[in-house]
Amino acid sequence: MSNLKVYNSYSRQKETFVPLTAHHVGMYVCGPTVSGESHLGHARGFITFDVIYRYLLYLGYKVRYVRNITDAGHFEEEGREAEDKISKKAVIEKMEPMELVQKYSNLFHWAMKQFNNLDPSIEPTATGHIIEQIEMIKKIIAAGYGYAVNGSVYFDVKKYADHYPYGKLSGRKLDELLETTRELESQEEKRNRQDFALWKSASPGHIMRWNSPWGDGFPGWHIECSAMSTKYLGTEFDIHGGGMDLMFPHHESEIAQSVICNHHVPARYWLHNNMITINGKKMGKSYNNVITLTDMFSGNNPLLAQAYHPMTIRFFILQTQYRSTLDFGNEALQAAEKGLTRLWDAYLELGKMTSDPGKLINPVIENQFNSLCREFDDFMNDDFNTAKVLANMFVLVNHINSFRSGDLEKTTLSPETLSYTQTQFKNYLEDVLGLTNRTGTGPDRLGSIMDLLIEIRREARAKKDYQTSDRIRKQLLEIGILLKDEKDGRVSFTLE
RNA sequence: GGUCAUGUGGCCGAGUGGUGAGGCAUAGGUCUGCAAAACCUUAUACGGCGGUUCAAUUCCGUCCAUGACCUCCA
Repeated sequence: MSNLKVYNSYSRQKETFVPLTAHHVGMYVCGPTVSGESHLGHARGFITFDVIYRYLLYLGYKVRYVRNITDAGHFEEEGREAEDKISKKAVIEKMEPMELVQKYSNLFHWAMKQFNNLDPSIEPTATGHIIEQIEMIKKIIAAGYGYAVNGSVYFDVKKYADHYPYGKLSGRKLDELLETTRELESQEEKRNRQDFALWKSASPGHIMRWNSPWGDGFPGWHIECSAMSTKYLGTEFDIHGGGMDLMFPHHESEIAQSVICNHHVPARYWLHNNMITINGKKMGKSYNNVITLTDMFSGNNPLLAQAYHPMTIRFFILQTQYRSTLDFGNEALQAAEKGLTRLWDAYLELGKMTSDPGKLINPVIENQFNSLCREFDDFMNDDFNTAKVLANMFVLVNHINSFRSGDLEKTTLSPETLSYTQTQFKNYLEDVLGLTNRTGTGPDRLGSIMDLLIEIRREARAKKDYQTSDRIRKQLLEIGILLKDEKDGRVSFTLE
């Protein structure tokens, strides 16, 4: 049994994580709506839950990680002409809705790969589960909590709130909602303003439509997650994740639907990642401050000073706790870029380190290494505090470099400590945090060429032919390769 | 307007009732043919005002500011 504690939005406190079934975890995370390109904000959520998934695996759990693809589209705005997002955009781009879905699904998957996110165990689509959604709506109606009007079906929130704690997750009270819910045209169909749609009748021109007991239409925007999470994880599962902005009404509605159908709040632990902000404002379409992931990778956006490698972005995101907001800024991204390079270089150095029997073992340093590494576990167990793990790593980076060219030159690590450090670094840096070498793998051929150039330069320098040696370094720099003369006489290089 | 968050040094950010997380930047130094890297040193940071306390950035109150949700939203 691990000592993992997670912050549960549902109880508003950190709780010890105890899975429903020993050694197994069921986790559902709200996935992307593939009506457009994912942006930096989306990436944060998916990277956050990827690390959570990875950590659960690292702890030895068998995890079923379900992340949906929303491809059925929801209505643009309740009460306006029922027009789902996906079909609307398709008309603009003159594409079939499913063509659009395919395009953005592919792009999404490509971006997830760039970030080194693991694939979920199951990635169900909303359109592939229309039947399950209809069945669920039928059950809700049969239970007396749904009602059909003009081909649409609504959830009776007021009735639900009379019997169950509606609004517990988001901290909302029905009375307040009554006062603040906006006046919208189609409200007259609903019994109460705060009722939400389970099924929407499709107007004749609507492209995406399915037959149902209530006529042609499409599912409401909360029912898909309820239907798919129930299907693949059961009526009650362990973790439900998503962005904080989904708490209300999305997750609140999911809870209501599941309580009626399955007699359970669907998940025991509700985890929510915070937003990425840009100049203090949430990144989002409505604010017109979106930086898409392809923009991030290419630097092609007025807000970007340069392109950023996916790993830089991943590292940037993991340097903060997932429940805090994270403010975008070029300066911060550039800092992350440099920090990651230093971290990775030291990690490679650590891999090459050996315990030197001829040198002294410093007990203070031994202790530091051991406790800093051991704390990785504690920090992750404390609601996935990746920021603190990385902070400890950097303290170790400093020491690792010191063994080579600093204060610790005359000392060594014991074989046990060295091996433990190497293992912990590998496990956490690569497996849990999911970071990879930015320069990519296998610079083998390049390595050979570099060896040659380095050798020529070495000979030139030996002859004090600095004109040649500088020319080699200068011209390599021009094509993005930086040579470094290490203190111990070796020459290393890094790719920009 | 309602509800809930947040406010940390040039930037991004951890965190804690009492010993200055960490990254980047800055300044000085070591090393070096030069450069880079690395290492050493380098900040009297916790929105304002009260209160509790031996002690508050950390708890409480209040004010100010910003943001999120209340509508699609990671």
